[in-house]
Amino acid sequence: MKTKSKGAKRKHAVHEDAALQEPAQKRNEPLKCSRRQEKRNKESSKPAARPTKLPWSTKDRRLRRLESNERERQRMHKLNNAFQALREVIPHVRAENKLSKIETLTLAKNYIKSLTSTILRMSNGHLPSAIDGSTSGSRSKLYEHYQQQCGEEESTEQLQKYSTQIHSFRQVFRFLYLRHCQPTQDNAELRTKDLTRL
DNA sequence: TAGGCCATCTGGTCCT
DNA sequence: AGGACCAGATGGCCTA
Repeated sequence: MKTKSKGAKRKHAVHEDAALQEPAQKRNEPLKCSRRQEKRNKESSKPAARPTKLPWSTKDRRLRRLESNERERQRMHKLNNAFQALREVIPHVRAENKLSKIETLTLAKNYIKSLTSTILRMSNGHLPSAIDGSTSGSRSKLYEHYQQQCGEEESTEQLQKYSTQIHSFRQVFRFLYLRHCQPTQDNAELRTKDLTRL
């Protein structure tokens, strides 16, 4: 969607030393904390859950807060790296603009559905018995789950069920790989490596 | 200028 | 106890 120059950003990118030395208000920080505090005070007449006397000095609390902020930044960076990795494996047409997070997730979901559909079409009733599931034969559990996923919004329970099929997916991939890729001397080693990864 | 997207801060809760 | 995770708040950047 948009490419951004991140250069001038992060006015909040707190200068840690300054943060340690000055209280938030002095540093002209927004009053969101006190607002939240007000809100909490209004909403609840219950006694505060926290003891009034905290074991940390103001300076220590501030230090711990800064450490938490740093960890949170690192966590978000990792999350963003994961989003970036996902963007790179999703085929899409907007090469010049970065996909937003919501677009990335939506496209990934559609891509998975599309791959699932392709697998089912290619396998065409020749799924391995472990996947086929059963004695009943013709309709695979994979197919049933796929129909469920396409037919309605995902509930948590269904997603959990679906995730348990991951192992089965691996078997499907192995099956299709072996079925459609004829071994040659050239690719034999590569295939072995690929299968190990699956 | 409004609205979308994002990074960061923050405090609460969960988990190990 | 302390770190991870989460969601709300805030403000900057960018585009239509």
